[in-house]
Amino acid sequence: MAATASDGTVAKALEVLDQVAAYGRPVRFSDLLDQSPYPKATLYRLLQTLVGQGMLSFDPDRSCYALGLRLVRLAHAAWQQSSLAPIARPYLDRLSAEVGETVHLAQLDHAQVLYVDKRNARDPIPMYSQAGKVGPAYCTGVGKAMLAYLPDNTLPAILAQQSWHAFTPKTLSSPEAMRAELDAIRVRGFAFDDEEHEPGIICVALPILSSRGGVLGALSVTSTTARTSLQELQKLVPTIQQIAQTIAQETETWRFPEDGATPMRKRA
Amino acid sequence: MAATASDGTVAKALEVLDQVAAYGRPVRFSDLLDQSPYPKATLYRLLQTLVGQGMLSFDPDRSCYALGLRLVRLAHAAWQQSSLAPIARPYLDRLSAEVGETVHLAQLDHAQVLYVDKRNARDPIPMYSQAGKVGPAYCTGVGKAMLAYLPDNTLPAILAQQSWHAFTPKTLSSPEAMRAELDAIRVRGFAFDDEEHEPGIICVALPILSSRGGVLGALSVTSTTARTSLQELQKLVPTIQQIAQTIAQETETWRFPEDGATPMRKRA
DNA sequence: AAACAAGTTCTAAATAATGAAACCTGCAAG
DNA sequence: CTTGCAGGTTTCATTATTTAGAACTTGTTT
Repeated sequence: MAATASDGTVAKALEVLDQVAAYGRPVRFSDLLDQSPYPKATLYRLLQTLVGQGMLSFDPDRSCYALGLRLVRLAHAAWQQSSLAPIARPYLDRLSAEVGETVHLAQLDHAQVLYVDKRNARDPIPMYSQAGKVGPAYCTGVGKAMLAYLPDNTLPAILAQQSWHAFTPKTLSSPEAMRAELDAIRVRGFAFDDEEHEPGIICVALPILSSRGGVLGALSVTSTTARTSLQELQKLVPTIQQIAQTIAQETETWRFPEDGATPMRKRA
Repeated sequence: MAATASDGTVAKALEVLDQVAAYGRPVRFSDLLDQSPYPKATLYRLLQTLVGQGMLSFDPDRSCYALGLRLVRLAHAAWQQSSLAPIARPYLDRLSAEVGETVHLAQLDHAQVLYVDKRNARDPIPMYSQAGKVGPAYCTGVGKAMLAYLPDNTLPAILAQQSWHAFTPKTLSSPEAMRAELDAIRVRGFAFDDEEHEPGIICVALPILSSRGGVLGALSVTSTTARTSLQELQKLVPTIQQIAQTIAQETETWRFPEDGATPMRKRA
């Protein structure tokens, strides 16, 4: 059940892939070996396979492994066929143009926030988030907006997985504090991030909910305390709300092209 | 040696992953089964493993498989640790701001062009390319710019893998025509795309070359025949050239942080 | 109600993964 | 030089996983 279960060879290979990813830079064989539970020969063969498959690349000059381009190809396909991101894209463009501030689209992945798309502010501000990056759920606007609408039976498990690290003095760093906050969010209908993750960074966030109340993702508009305030940002809620609803509707409506039509005979 | 070699279990699993990716939309089990060389039970288990690993997601309502979010996470890491893309990023921003037209950064992946980053024109034009997408090498500006500087011994293999499909009347669709074109590009120092891939779309492209002449990637500025001409675009060459060189230098200079320093003891 | 199609589980047999140990390097110290 | 050594690669008998035929469920069509 755990991710590190001895599921099979594929799991081991993917574990190695994650390890390389975690390094964040090209790695030599022995670096990996030190951290690996597998013996030399096994690790070696796993790496060979991954390189052979284009999931890793190997630089013979520096004898270093790095993540391969096949991943980028696959991820592009993943993004495209996810039901949310491609549909939301034009609306993000519109929202971005309208408000001129940083706009995020995020989904929940395991217990974390995955930023699936982003538009920079007209006058960009440096910050943590990036499309494809994951962030904490308990101290980001999008994260809290999604947590607030999770079904009661899944919420505890998710909360249990948060690190509750206090990034800033304002970070809510306990499940209890969070439950109160989530109640407030449900009453309000949207979430704030009041410098809970990065000092000076604030945002308003709204969940994207399916008609049956399921959490599809979240939208946020982010700025800085230097430029604006939560009061100001709150004025954008109706606009964001409107867009979140449109995206939700379209996501539910849009069945993939052809679906009942002649299912296209295979093999002539 | 071929990609479909019976390399092992990992290869099979990845093949299935590609298959799902190729569908471009959620797939049902039997759709995959029809196209799969594996028997029911085998395919079934492979899918289970991939879902368990988060490489695929499974929607029980529609009983459909789709690519999973773990891929997006991995790909982000891949992009970040590739030596080219993160370094080039600020320069793309600058180039984009300066010229106001669509800007591409591409690398060669197998025999194809992989767009690793992109900036839209101030007034965006609809076109094929997208970050993460692959495209043909023989009929795009970035593709030809890179082909022109490939070492003689690898070029033939790459050319042999092109489809030579004539997307437009202007597409160069034979290795012979291409060799002449590549000679011209080397003399000129940059490549054009004169509506060879999409009608009405033109561009100038320059390779990003390492100090030893290796092809690291390519940069292009793209527009439409309605808006400008190749003559006009050509005026941008010095600007692009300059940026391509800067990127190349920085890529070569930038060794990852710490490298000779105390290699950070593992395991206390 | 019967037939069917899609999806799931079981199993012995086949196959692929494993890892200890031996083997290459090239380099640095004696 | 030549010895020792660390990083990397290969071998091979052993072991564990994967395989795929067939039987079984379940839900849907005629």
